Amino acid sequence: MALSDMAGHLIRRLNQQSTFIFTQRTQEAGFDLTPVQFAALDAIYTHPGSDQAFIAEIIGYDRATIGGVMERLLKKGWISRVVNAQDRRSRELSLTAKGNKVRSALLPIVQDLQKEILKPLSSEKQEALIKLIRQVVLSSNTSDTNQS
Amino acid sequence: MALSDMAGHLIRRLNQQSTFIFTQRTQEAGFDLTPVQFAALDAIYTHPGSDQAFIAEIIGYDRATIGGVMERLLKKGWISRVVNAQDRRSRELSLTAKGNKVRSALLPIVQDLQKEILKPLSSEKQEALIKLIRQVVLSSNTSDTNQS
DNA sequence: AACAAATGATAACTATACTTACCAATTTCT
DNA sequence: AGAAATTGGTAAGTATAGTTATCATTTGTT
Repeated sequence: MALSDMAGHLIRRLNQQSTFIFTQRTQEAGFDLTPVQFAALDAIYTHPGSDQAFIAEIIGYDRATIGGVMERLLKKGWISRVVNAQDRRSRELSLTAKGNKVRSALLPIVQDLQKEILKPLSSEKQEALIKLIRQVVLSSNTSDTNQS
Repeated sequence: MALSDMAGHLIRRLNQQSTFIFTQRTQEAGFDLTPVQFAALDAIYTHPGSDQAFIAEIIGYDRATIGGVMERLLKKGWISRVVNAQDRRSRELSLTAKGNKVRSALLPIVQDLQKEILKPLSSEKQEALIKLIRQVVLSSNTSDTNQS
């Protein structure tokens, strides 16, 4: 089997292309952020007051990496980080007014660019691909041995 | 649309899982390398005497990133890098005997682990997924607007 | 109450992955 | 032949993405 036909290699290339389109489209719209920063922003919007560990878990992230992401979001003034009164180890995350505005402005752009990532496929095939990937990602989370 | 249903986010998570399985399985076999290092090793094996820019192009890589990868492969003694006599800007890459041995030993392991990446899917669905991803990756290369 | 275990977060380290800028060598153009 | 453009490669900088180690705080056990 050739390298170019291996799942892992194809997945890496697909991710490269996907990231590229994200960066391109959001920059065109006047924003400067990475896919992970948007994911974090959205997760904090959906779960305000959560701590870093929980946000990391939601978006499938390492605890060590999320710290740096949060720092960059803080520096941009998009989130606030307050030490929890009950548990002084943890920090409660929430969006600032500015962060909320940025997320709202970005949402339609990000949703739009999803189609572009899979542009070479018909909408039926796009749906099929997303469904298959979701199945892999979700069932690997629960780490069972089911096949379907 | 929720973040967890967006193509870009799913692709990123899939790539994370894929990389994790690669690292795990190759480490169990006693090797210490990254997916990209294997891709480079394989590309040099297939195209001995090529320069860095060409190897980068084959595996879908940035010119700036490939330099670091090559340095690590050099340090491991798996490749050799010789200045081209005709064009003294470029360096000809080839596998050392050790590099050849490592690649041969790794190949069946890497091929095996591909199935594991897509383990949650039946073999038919695995094939379908790979076919769809390949279509996206390849036609984005040629950057046309075809849909099929 | 005292000690052990678990948890939230950071620090240090390594390896992608990209950008821009730059250097050196080679081609191309005129 | 000489200037301009191209090409191969590196350097510096930023941002993931992970590992292991460490610290502080909290929780659980006895």
